[in-house]
Amino acid sequence: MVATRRTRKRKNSPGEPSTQSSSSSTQASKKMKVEQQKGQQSKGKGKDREDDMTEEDLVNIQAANDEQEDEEDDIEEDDEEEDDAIDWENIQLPLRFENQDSIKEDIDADTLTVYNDVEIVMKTPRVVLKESNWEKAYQRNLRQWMHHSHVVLLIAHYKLRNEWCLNANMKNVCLSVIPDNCMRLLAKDSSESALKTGIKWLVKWWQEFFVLTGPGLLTKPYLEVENHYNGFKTLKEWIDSHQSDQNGDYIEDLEAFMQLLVSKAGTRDTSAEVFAAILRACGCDVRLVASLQPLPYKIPPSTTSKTAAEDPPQETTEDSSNKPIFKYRAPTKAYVDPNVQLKEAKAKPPTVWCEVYCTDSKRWMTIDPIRGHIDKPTLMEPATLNRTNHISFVLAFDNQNKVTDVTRRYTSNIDKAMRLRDRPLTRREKEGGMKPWSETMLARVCHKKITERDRLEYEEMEKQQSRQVMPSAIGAFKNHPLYALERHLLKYEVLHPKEPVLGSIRGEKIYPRSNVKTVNTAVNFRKQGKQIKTGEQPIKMVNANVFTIEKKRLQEQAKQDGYPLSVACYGEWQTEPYIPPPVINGKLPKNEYGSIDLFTPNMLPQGAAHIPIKGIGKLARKLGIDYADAVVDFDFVKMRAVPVTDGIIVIEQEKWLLLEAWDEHEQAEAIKAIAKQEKDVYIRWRKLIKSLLIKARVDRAYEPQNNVDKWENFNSNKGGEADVRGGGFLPESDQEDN
DNA sequence: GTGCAGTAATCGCCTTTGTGAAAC
DNA sequence: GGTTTCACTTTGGCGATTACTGCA
Repeated sequence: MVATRRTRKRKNSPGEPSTQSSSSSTQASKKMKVEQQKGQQSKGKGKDREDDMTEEDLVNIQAANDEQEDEEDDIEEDDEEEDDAIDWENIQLPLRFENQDSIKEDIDADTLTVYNDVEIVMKTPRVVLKESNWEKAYQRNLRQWMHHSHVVLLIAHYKLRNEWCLNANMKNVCLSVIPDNCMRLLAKDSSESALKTGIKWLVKWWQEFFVLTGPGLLTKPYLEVENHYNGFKTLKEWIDSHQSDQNGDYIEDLEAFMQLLVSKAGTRDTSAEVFAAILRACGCDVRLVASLQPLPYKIPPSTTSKTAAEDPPQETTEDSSNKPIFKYRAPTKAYVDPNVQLKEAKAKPPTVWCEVYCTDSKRWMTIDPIRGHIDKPTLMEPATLNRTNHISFVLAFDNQNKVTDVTRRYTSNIDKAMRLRDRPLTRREKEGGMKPWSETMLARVCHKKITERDRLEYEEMEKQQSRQVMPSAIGAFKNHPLYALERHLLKYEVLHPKEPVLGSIRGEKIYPRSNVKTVNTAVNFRKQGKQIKTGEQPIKMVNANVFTIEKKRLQEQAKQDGYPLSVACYGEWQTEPYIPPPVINGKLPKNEYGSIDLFTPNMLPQGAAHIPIKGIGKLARKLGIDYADAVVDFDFVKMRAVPVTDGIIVIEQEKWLLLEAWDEHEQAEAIKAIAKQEKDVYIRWRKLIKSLLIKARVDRAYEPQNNVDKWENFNSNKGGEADVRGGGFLPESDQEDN
């Protein structure tokens, strides 16, 4: 849409558009009106252009305020002066101007472009401000909260499903469909081989009996879920969409669950769940095992999400109806029946399966009723590159609906599983004794009564975890609990001592992890109440962290001098407890700032005493007692380190004198406070009594009976002049006073 | 198929001795 | 007018970690 606009070029910078804050939109429309009217007046040059007046101009005219007329006169004068500068040109208008109803609404939201003195509301891209740290932290917390909530809800979900599998009616329905021969095989004897044979037949029958419609619950990238949820306005809308989604694994109630068994079709998850009920109906001790697929708590790097969005879906059976069509969705990938694909022996592992307890071997056997694997727990671990199935929480729900964490049985990388469970605690959180959320949550969810069976299972999983052989890939040495390579040492880590060498990989020596030691700067050790032994040489030099303005200056200086600003690091074995200089001749050993560092109690100088009372320094000064502020920590404000003090340090002999004086001072302060309080009480009472007296006087003057009488007096005087002074409304006494 | 270097993104750690205005 | 208290502030660089790509 192109419109011809009357514009006036600025004398100093012709044709150069400038912008103005959108908050001035009202003013803008007023000016627009003025401009339009000027256009009508200046017929010589503007007449032929008037016909080209756009809809927005008309709207802006309507929106103009009459109060602007005074301003208009002033502008008219200017207009005459600048008439020669008027110019016309064609400009491209945004499409939305075609709908004039929307203009008013949009005016505030859009950017005003001042083109000379004609202001055009244009749809311009907003300036994307850098996300603040607060916003980032909020989003991070939100993601974490969603992750936690999702884990809890998934546990509740599987507890409910397991409860359905335990239901007596469900058992009856199961018994009505199980072939007799399978029942007979399972009831034969309790040996492991007999149990396996029985289950094998049952699984074979089940694979043919139950038709798979989709994969069930899978992990979805955070951004995909966020977009998905944003698409619904209400919770009901969302629930409705899931009820109609065949792969969403939504089952309304137990009846619907039983109906799926009767109709012989459902998702992969449902199949495994119903199979647990089938096994229970056959008299087996069964656990329903679920590998929870919660919403991740962290967003992967954008490259990840980008490629994830462009890659073909991992599970070809996933519903694609609501997804955008990408280039790759060409006929290269033909539709594969989930009932065929998911049941293949080499198919990707499911997220729900079963465990059957064998009383003979006293252990739990893994049953994958989907792919038909029996007692093969290692096959339940998804590939590292599988984006829709991650192992973090593998929970088993038994026939009493008790929960057991069996993750270690199903993953070769328990560290990764732990990382996926929860955000790692920060150093401060660990120091503060905080426990990971998942640990606390599982302690509440999992059953606490440990039986002999549980103990054996725990030991078996422990053994499995400790069976770790020396890695054959360099990358696998990173964070390995037993072995370490020099290349993977962190900034504040060294190998001490550099022996024994346990082996080598591609020419690199392998050291025991126990030889990896953390080092620290002398300043950091001082904060721990330690000092570097005399004559010790730094074991490592690291780049200094530049945080404070002073450090920044030093760094700049170092840069100019042509060397990096580095700092010496020492190992713990190179330190000894810090011994502060003692009090000599009653003189406190203050530092250059007039304070004493007291990061740990052992930093208190011999012969001195610490009094951790706020404000006591003032009293000490009053009494002429020498003291130093006790610096216990640092705060960092505006790129500056600010010492945090906790009371004062005085020489030991003066401690009690000062404390006695402090007691007296406190008592005197208390007496003062009581006196002040009493005074305040008297003032309040006085105020209250005065208020009550005034109220009583007002009530007396305006009480209803009095008012009726006065109103009657007023009406009787209607013919003549009313007593404006109040017609006697004021009490007589007051009138007299007046 | 596997290992590895490089890359990009996220996120937490580190930092070590003020300042100005308002209230008292 | 001197002293004390309080609010100010979410910086910014770096390293660890992770997941991916591309190459050997």
